[in-house]
Amino acid sequence: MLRTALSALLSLEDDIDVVGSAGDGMEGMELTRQLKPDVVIADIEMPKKTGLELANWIKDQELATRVIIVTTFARSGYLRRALDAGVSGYLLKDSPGDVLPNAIRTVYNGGRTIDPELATQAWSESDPLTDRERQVLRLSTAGLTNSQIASKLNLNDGTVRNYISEAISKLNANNRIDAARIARDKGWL
Amino acid sequence: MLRTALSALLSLEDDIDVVGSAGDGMEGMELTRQLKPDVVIADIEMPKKTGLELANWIKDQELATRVIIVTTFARSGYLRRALDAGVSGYLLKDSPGDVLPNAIRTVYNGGRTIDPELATQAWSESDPLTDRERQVLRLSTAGLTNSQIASKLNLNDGTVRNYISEAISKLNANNRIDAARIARDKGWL
DNA sequence: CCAAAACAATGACTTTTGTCATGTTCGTTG
DNA sequence: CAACGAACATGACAAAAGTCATTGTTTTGG
Repeated sequence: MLRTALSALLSLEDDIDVVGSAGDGMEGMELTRQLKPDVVIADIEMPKKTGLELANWIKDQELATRVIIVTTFARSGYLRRALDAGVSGYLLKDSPGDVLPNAIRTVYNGGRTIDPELATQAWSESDPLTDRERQVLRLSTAGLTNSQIASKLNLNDGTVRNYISEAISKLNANNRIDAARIARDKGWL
Repeated sequence: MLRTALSALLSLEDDIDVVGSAGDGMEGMELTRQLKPDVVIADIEMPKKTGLELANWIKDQELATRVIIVTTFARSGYLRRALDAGVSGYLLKDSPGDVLPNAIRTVYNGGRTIDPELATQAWSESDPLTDRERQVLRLSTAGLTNSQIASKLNLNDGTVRNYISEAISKLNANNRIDAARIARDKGWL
């Protein structure tokens, strides 16, 4: 529905043509290859392939297509990963209606458009967690106990405790719940 | 942005007129009073006033205006509360693009449109939590400890433990995290 | 009005978490 | 090769979380 609505919005601009529309990331890749559009608008969290995977694929293929991410998530971690994937724009869905058409024009002319709020905070903090810490923290948010996590990862009960403890102190959190919340908010999970 | 896009989409239909557009729930109430539209489209989670509050207000004012909720959240609890608030439609944002215009027509003619998937599951389960249990659970997701929650609510430490314990057992959860997750998924939080 | 619920508290008890110190192994990098 | 940091493990201890039984006081619906 949103995709259709966004298409409708962009069709109203007479210097912008909507050449295609895809239901998931995989379709997005197919269509991009076939249509070679000037600009691709993608969300991050999509079925099949994420917007970040799509952007990386476009970068690897060395296509002239530029990518603008339009998403709900104001997470600096996402923005960072998006920039690593070579995207030209990163906008939030709750920005005003005229932002997207203007962003498309800017990007088409070789510029960049990053949501100003995010741009500032993104450069400051980076993910302090190791892979294991992240993994354990993610499982703990599903409501698993230490020993359940341990057996799922073939680890020792105490090892899991150590990782969670490390994560809690790295993130200045009160407990695992708090740690998971903080990490999620920053887009590190 | 989404609001603008949705307006654009609906403008393309020639039997539908978009008479107004509001940035938050409060504005939505103002505009509804002024314009007395046939149908109001609202999200649930909005700044200032939620879509449910808006729907309730419209019901209380005994306006002829019908309400369609369009939201991301496939939670049976939300649907239930929406129906209590007398809404005529409940759609998910990820349904196909032509669903909304059709829903508007149906609702305008006195009908109802509820997302079929949700409609089935909604009637089965109802929220077993009491107000206090819900409240305590909500605070625990912010990473607060029992005693922090207790002092915030002017309750005893053990009382908070009891409520959480009750919630955990009512929801068949492993622990508070699990309980909060389950409740959130059902829209009970 | 009466009976259920909801709300609130206490105490005793078990289990789970969280912290710390300490040690091993194994890649990476200077 | 030595140093380093990651991953993994143990054990011991303190602090929270979770369970249960019991006992009251308010609300509230039939």
